[in-house]
Amino acid sequence: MKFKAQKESVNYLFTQVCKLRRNQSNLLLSASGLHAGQDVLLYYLDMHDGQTITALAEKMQVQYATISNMIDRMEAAGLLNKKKDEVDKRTSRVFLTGEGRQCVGKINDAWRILEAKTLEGFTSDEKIALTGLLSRILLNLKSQSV
Amino acid sequence: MKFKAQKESVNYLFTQVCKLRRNQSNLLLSASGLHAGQDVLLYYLDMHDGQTITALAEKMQVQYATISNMIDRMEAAGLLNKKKDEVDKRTSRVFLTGEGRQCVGKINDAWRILEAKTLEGFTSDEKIALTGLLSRILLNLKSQSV
DNA sequence: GTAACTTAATTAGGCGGCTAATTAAATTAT
DNA sequence: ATAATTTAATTAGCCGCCTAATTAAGTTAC
Repeated sequence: MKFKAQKESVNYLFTQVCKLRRNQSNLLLSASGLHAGQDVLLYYLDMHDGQTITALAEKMQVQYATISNMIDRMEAAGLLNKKKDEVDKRTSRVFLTGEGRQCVGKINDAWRILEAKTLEGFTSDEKIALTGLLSRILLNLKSQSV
Repeated sequence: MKFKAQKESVNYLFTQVCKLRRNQSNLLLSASGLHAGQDVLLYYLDMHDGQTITALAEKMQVQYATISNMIDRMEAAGLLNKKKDEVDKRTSRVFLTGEGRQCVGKINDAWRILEAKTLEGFTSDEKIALTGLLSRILLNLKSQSV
């Protein structure tokens, strides 16, 4: 049968949840002038300042080109600086500016709010169950099969 | 504490799952020359041919502008046709072409494969639990609070 | 030491998605 | 009937993300 019970499929639910999460995320971050995705980059820079594009791309599981463009935009926005490495002149290292560092706190708040909204009304057990199921899905999707 | 256990947060898990799902989806659909998102539009057209941009946007929960551009691209790709409504000349109605109709079957396959990969190793009970949790998250995210 | 290869980034171009502004047609009110 | 308002789409311009092609700088091999 074609498209049986599509509305109840996990596929459909994930698609909707992903879209809503992205919108909510954009809404929460827009107060700091950020776009969804940029928060993750700032988070990783806050963890370890002065990383290369390659290192950031690998941590964020995103293409180099994506980060490269993103960094240029965020540098223009005054959130970070890009400096050529003196030893290996192929690589650049990215550093948070004061403004970028200020955003980190707001990102933390935004993430907390989104997490709370997502899990509103969930018991501890349910949260644990959800985390377990999502972790397994993550592994499934990462696997090479098919 | 800042960013406590970020890697285990539901936030992080969803972000990863969403990204992987999008990539997998693109991979599966690329065989039919489609991009993730276009499948949903074709699905709704297959359900009911000749819908307006507004109707499609509302079903897909997406902005009019998004659909408008998407339809132009997909019309150029030969997947559908846009025809001005004779009664209300503000509206256009969108119809599947033969090629577009052929894609629908492949989309169905792609969705089945993605669903299977996502839920690999899940028992029926676990699937039910997951569906329940995701449905509640969907409601939470749709609600106006904060 | 020069040629071949690898690595790090960037550029170009495309797609879905969004917001804001605009155009065009239909409807309502006066 | 004309003016004001609402509705349907489109356009312009951004963003994250992707792929493919290119540039520039190190390495390695001969």
